[in-house]
Amino acid sequence: MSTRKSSQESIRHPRRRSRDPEATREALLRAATELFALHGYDGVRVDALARHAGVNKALINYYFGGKRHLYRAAIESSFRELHGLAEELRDRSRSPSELVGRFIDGFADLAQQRRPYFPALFLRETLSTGELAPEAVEHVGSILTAFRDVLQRGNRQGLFRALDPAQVYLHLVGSLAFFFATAPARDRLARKRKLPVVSPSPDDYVAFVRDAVIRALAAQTGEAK
Amino acid sequence: MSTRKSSQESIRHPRRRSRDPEATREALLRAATELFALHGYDGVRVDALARHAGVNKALINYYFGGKRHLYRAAIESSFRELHGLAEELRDRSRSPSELVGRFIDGFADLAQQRRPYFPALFLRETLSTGELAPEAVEHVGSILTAFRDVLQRGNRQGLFRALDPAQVYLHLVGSLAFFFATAPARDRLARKRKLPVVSPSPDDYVAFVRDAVIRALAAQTGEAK
DNA sequence: GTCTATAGGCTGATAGAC
DNA sequence: GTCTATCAGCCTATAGAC
Repeated sequence: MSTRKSSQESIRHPRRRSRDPEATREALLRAATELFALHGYDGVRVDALARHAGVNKALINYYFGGKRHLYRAAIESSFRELHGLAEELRDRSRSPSELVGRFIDGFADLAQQRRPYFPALFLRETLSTGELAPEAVEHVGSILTAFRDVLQRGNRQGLFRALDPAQVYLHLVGSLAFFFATAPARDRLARKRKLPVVSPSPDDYVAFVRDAVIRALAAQTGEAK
Repeated sequence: MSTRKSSQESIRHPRRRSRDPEATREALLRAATELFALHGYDGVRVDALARHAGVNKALINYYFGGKRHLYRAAIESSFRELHGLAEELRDRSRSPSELVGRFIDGFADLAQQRRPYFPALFLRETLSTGELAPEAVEHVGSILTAFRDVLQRGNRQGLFRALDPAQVYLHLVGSLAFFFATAPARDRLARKRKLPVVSPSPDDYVAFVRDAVIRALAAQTGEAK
């Protein structure tokens, strides 16, 4: 009994190097983005966060000042990626149809490559009943403005019907965010053959959405192309 | 100090009538549906559940056997409503286009009238990383089968293009679920004028989605009408 | 069936050694 | 900067009175 205890006590976790605080911060932010996206704010324990980041849990307080602040940081960092999408929409050298198509591709690329946890994090944050982070709202607003301008330009050029940009935006983003955020659950079900259809591939789905949105916008058949 | 204490101790909550256990059960189920939809499973405390239902918290265990079981009951009860949507899709006396339109209206009606917390509950459950409730999967599967048949019939009749029914279904349900689940947050932002556009009304949005989906399905312009 | 009181475990945060 | 030890509060579940 006492033998066992003393042998356990002799186990010392190797103390991490004090250098490279930026790496510690990054690791925590990365772990937070993933875990909060997967389980939601209340579903994540600070112990899990620290373990997942390979870092001592006291460092969450040291670097971020607590679980809540770490969550906000993850939200901010993720929504900041939306900035690039808004920028692209402002490229006046491209046709409105092309810009809409590129926006859809850009969102899909974000969801598949750069920020695989963004759709789920985005959905959970939007579902949340508290106040949305102001930075998040700002980025969304900037996209909405640019998107509206593209649709108006398309309409002035006779390519697009006069539609409510907010409706088109919600339709498009809702469809894509839902698709990517629920992909893991859907694939799990499909693998177990619990569904009567096959789960669409991301590329096929994105192509379909692109086509559907262009059709919805088109003033006449083929014209928005 | 002691005076205050004794006066507090004298407060007795009126004991609820023992009769009508069904009402107690119902109240708990109702509160569970609402609170779990708003805050997620981990975000709800059993005290809040009981208080919201106007019931003693020990009754959660008495009637449902614990928080987890109450959650499952709320999920089951909500997803059961999907049954009616699947039924409607099987009505062969209506045209495929009409059935798709009615399905969209049916979903919107569910979200606005009968089950206002369904979209959020549905999204949260689908985002969840654990196993989805088997009953929920079954109802979704039944809708998917019926939906696929409608699209196939439309295609055979030369009205619809040959599209992947799973893609169309995800597009449509994702868009609608997202719209209704995020409506509270969106309206809150719109009220504070934090957004550069107006928040679309549910009816307008549903009409837009109906139009967009019919356009996406149509073999040729106007033909799917 | 309903209620109170409480057990027993977990959680986020921090003091202080290194 | 990193780590251990620990606290105070909170949370679900239940025993037992009514």
